[in-house]
Amino acid sequence: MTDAARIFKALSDETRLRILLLLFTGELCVCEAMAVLDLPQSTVSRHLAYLRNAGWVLGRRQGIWMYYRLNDDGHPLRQQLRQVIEAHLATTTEAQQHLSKLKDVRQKPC
Amino acid sequence: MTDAARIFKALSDETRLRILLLLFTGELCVCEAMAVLDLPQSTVSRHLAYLRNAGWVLGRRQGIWMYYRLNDDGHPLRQQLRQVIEAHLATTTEAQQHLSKLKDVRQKPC
DNA sequence: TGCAGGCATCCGCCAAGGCGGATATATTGT
DNA sequence: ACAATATATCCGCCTTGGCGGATGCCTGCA
Repeated sequence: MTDAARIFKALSDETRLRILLLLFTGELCVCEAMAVLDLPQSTVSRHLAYLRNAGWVLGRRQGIWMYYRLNDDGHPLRQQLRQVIEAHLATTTEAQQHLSKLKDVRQKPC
Repeated sequence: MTDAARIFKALSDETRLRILLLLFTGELCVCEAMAVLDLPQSTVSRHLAYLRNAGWVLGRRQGIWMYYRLNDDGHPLRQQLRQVIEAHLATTTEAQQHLSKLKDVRQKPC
């Protein structure tokens, strides 16, 4: 029960939901998220750390960059929640805009 | 997106999850929740108000009692989340204990 | 009309957590 | 060794929200 509350708490912030929607499509580094969401670096980094502590994501350092990805082998509750979130939020125009902006951002290096 | 965050936020507290699990089985008044969860009246009432503001439940006054029930005709996200919560939490021994205690509580009047 | 029971809300207190600028750390290239 | 870049963490500030006792409101009954 405590686990569940912690898992849901990670979803209780708009910015984190946005970040998760990006991560549903694959790995992401902090600077990409900054560019897409137009947020300062400390804010993005803090939310990613929160998602990591809640078990939602894993980090991997590659050179200068930290790449974050979904923690797929985790709690079954998270897996089902991912489905629900994708079904209800990924089709949003806002989410679509973020994804297309992510494509743009990837064109040019960080 | 703001809606979604608010809906998840309501699930980010253990007590509220417990209350929702009780409500999944039907209407409930404050005094019943107090007895089952062994919490002071102000705490239960506050969490129910929170759930109401988040759109999760509806209240109905009948005489002295306030009966709360799930808001089933609401946001589709809530409906799917209910399924997920039931699947992952309703089978918990803790949830079972609360439900059996609820039966006991209903035997004697408030 | 007055009392009792059920509930909502207020209160003070405190911890969690959001923000963004500033600073520290780590890695890479020169 | 040093500079540059990406990231993590620290900082002060402020809002949200948890708690439970106290208080006030509403309803039904005598």
